[in-house]
Amino acid sequence: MSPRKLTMQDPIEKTLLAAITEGRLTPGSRLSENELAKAFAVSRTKVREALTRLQSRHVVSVQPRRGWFVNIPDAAEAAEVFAARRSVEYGFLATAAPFGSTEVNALAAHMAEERRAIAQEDRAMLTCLMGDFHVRIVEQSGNRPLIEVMRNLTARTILISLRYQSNRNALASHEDHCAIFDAIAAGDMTTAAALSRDHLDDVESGLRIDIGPSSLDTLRHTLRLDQVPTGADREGTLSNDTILHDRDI
Amino acid sequence: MSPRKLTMQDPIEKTLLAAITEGRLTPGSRLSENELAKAFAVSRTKVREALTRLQSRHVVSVQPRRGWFVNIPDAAEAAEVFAARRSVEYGFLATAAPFGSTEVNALAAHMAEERRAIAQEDRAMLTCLMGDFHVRIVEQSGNRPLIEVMRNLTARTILISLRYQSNRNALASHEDHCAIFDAIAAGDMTTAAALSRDHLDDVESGLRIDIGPSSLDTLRHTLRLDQVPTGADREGTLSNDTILHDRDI
DNA sequence: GCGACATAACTTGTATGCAAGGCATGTCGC
DNA sequence: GCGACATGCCTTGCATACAAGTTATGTCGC
Repeated sequence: MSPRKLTMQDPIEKTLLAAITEGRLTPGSRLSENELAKAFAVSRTKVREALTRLQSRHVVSVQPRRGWFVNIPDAAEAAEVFAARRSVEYGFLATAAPFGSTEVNALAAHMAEERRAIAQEDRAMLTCLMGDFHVRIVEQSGNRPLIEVMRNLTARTILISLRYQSNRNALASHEDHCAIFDAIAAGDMTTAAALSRDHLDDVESGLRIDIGPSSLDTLRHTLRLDQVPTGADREGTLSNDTILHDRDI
Repeated sequence: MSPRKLTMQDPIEKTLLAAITEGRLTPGSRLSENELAKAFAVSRTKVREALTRLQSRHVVSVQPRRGWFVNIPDAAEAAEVFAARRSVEYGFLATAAPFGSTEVNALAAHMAEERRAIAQEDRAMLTCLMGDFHVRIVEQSGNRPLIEVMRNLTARTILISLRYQSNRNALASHEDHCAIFDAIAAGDMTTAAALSRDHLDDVESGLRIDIGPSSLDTLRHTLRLDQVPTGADREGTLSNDTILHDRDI
C-alpha cells in the first residue's frame, strides 16, 4: 500500500503515519486510545506512547479529557512548514555534492513511480508520492537527521495539502519534479536548489488559505463525522478541472 | 542558570535537556526512572513519557532492562549532525530576507553574552552559549519548525562536543560568530551563509574522532561511574593550552 | 413543547502492580 | 584458590485500576 518502507520502530506509530500520508486519516480525524489499543491488541500504554511521539512531531494533538486528533494545521503553521522546507531543501541541494549514478538511478525509479501513479489516476498514491519525492532526494545523502527532518516536514505538508488544497494539479508538480530531477542528474545542484525553492513557492501560493477553519472539515470535526473514511469516497480520480495553476505538493 | 528560556511544555524534559546542554549531564550518564520519579515527585509514567520524547530526539537512548543513558554519539552520527546543520543553517541564511534592526539587536545581545561568558571564564555557560548562537539566528525568523530542528541539532552537537572535543577553543569560535553577526548586521545574508557553512566545517574538523569508544567516557560508562558529576570537576576554566586551531561549537 | 438540571457513559491523566530480564554477589563443588 | 552456578536485587516493559473531566442523554418542572 505504502509506496515506500518507513524506517520506524514502533508499528503503531508507523501505521498511523502511513494512514495519514496515504490520506486514510485526514486532519481532524479522531484517534481513540481504546479503539487503537483494541485494534493493535495492546494496552493503552503503548498507544499513548505512539501518540505522544506523533504529538511531538506535530502530526497529532490532544485536547485534555476530550481526545486525540490528527492535526488541523492553521494558516500560520502552513506558512512556517513551507518556509522551513524551503530552507532545508534549498540548503541541502546547494551544499550537496553532485549525485552519483546510484543516487540518480534511485531518483529515476521514483520518477517512474510518479508517472505510473499518474497513468493509473491513483490519487492517494500520487499525493503520497509527490511528497515522497522531496524526502527521497535527501535520502540519497544517507544523512539520517536530515532525512528525519524532511519526513516530519513532509508529513505535515500532506496535512496542509489535505486541508487547504481543494483542487490540486499533480501534473504541474510532476513537471516541476522532472525539472529538479534533470538538474540533479546533470550534476547542476545549484539549479536544482533554485528550482526546488521556486517549486515550493508555487505549491504554497496554490494553497487556498481563505478556506477558513469553520469550513466543512471543522464542521465534520465538531459533529464527530470525521471518522476514518469508508474508502470509496476518497478514491478520487484526476478530474479534468485540475487546471495548470495549482501544484500538488 | 540557563542562558535562555526553553519553550518546552514538560518540566521533566525541559530540566533534563537543560542539564545536558549545560554540561551537568554528559554522554553516557545514566538516567534512572525511579530516581527521576522521586526527584520530580511524580510516577514513573511521566518520567518515561519525557524520556521517550528525548529518545525520539536522539538525546537519550534506552538499553532494554538495563537503563536509560544520555546518548554517546559515534563518529558517524557526529558527521551526520554536522552535515545536517550545514544544510539547515546555510539554507536558512541563504534564503532569508535581511534582518531588521530588532533581530540584529537580539543577536547583538547574544554576542554580548558570549563576551561576558568569555571574560568570566565560565566554561559551562560558554559551551551552552556557543551552541545557542546558531539557534538564536534561526529564532529571529520566528519559524517554529525550523527553530525546533535547530534546537535538536544543537543539543546533539553539544553531546558531540562533550564527547570528541577534548581541548576546545572558544575564542576562535567566538570570532567566527562575530564575523557571521557582522555579515547579518550588514544585510549580507549570502556572506553570512557561506561563513556559517565554513564555520561548521572548521568546528567539525577540530573534532578528535580518533578518540575511540573505548576511551575514558565509555569506560566510566561501563564501570557505572558516570553519575552526575559532583560539580567542581566540570567547572573548568579557559586554560592557556587552548590554542587557536580548534573551535568551540 | 421546551429549557435546565442531574446523571450516566464516555474520554484522557496518572499511579501502581506485576512480569521479565540483566547483573552482581555469594556459595557450592572441586 | 578458583570457576561455575544459583540467587536476589536491580532495571525497564507493560497492563491495569482508578481518578478527573467532558459530553451526551434523559428527565423533570413548567
